[in-house]
Amino acid sequence: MSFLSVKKQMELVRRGTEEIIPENELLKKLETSKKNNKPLIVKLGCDPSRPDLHIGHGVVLRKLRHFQDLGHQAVLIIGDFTAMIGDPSGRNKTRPSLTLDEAKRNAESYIKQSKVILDIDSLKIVYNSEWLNAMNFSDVIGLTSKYTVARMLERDDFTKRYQSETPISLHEFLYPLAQGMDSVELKADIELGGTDQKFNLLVGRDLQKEYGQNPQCIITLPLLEGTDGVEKMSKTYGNEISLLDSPEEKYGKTMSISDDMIVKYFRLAADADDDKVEAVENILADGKTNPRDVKKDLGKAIVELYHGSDAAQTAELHFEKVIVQKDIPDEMDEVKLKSDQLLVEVIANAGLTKSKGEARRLIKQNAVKLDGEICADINHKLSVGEEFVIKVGKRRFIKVK
RNA sequence: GGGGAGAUGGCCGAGCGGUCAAUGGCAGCAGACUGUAAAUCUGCCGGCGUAUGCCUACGGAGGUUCGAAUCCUUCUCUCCCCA
Repeated sequence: MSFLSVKKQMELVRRGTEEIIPENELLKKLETSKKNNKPLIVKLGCDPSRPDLHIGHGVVLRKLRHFQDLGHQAVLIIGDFTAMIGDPSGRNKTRPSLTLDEAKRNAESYIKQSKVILDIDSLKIVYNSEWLNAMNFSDVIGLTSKYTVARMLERDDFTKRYQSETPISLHEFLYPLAQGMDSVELKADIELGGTDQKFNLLVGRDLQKEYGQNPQCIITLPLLEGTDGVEKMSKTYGNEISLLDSPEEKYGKTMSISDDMIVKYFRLAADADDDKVEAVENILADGKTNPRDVKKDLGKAIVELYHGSDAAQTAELHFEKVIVQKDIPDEMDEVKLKSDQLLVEVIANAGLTKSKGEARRLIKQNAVKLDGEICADINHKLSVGEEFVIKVGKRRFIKVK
């Protein structure tokens, strides 16, 4: 295959990135690659400490996909070994570490989910336990001798934790080194990561130099804030739009982001090109259009990206009906009553609330409706044979038969 | 090795013998308002019970006491200072 011109390639590569370090080296690599018709090795490490991916992960996976589209060799490194360390990047706490087995299981789910973004056929998948697990203690000592404590402490989260007197375990220093070894092992040309990965990526560069390799360029991508618009998207904060979310959920969650996140979401979550982003900026700036309508566009674009345009259409209709017109959805889970039961019990048993106490509270707060009628009686009983749609809060529904 | 401080609900952080299911703040949930949101206001915010109430919970284990998150012993963990 022949590569696009370096200029063209750079257009796509630059899209949505935060930093390219150093850019001139990347240009050189692209030129050489084109001249020799040899794809660059583009590395992305994934942390299989959690099985679920969200559209925040999608940002960097999408960038890897861009490189695939340009004809380069994408390599997904499953950090099964490093998961045993638990990367503390961007956190103020030590992360729980996983066993190799747990990591492997999560990784499988991870790969399955990445398929919606990556071209799985041309993707090279490797597990870093393969080489890291093979290192012995003297290898590790040799590796650690290449970095100093002062440099390690430069890393933002280490600095913070050190200053705020929260514990830092020694083994956490090994994480960046281990990740760097991955680059050495792969002879990576480029490594991708979120901005919180910058330090680790740079360590990879340094280590490659130590091992006499041509050091990788690093490309960082902005971290996508979650639906709250403040915290980085993460399951921990409960602000994520998961890849496994249904089209309806993805659409609905997108609609709930704050207005000032719209442009960023277009760029990072909907993979919009510069023209589209500019168009959106203009529309928002002129003040004539209701931002809600722009957000509807966004919601559809995101759902379309992951589920196709039919699903996007359906998701929008569903939203209009359920949320805007406060109607009930066409489809919902059903439960069958075996005997007369308290409403409270039915709600809690169906999992609409965590406990009966919560169900009671919601009823008292006028948040529960039976067939559209507010039910404020916590002693309300449902009889067998009656058919009801129970609505709890704004978006929890169940049909009782 | 020596000395000091500390461990409280999802998080931060008060409490320092009874009135503590534990002040505040954040997060979350619901209602009102909206553009679906954000902001704002109001309510809720361990479990079970309609409820007086009961159970579980202030790092772990013992103990003192009529009564302990609060006192004592011990264990585990963390931080700081000195060497």
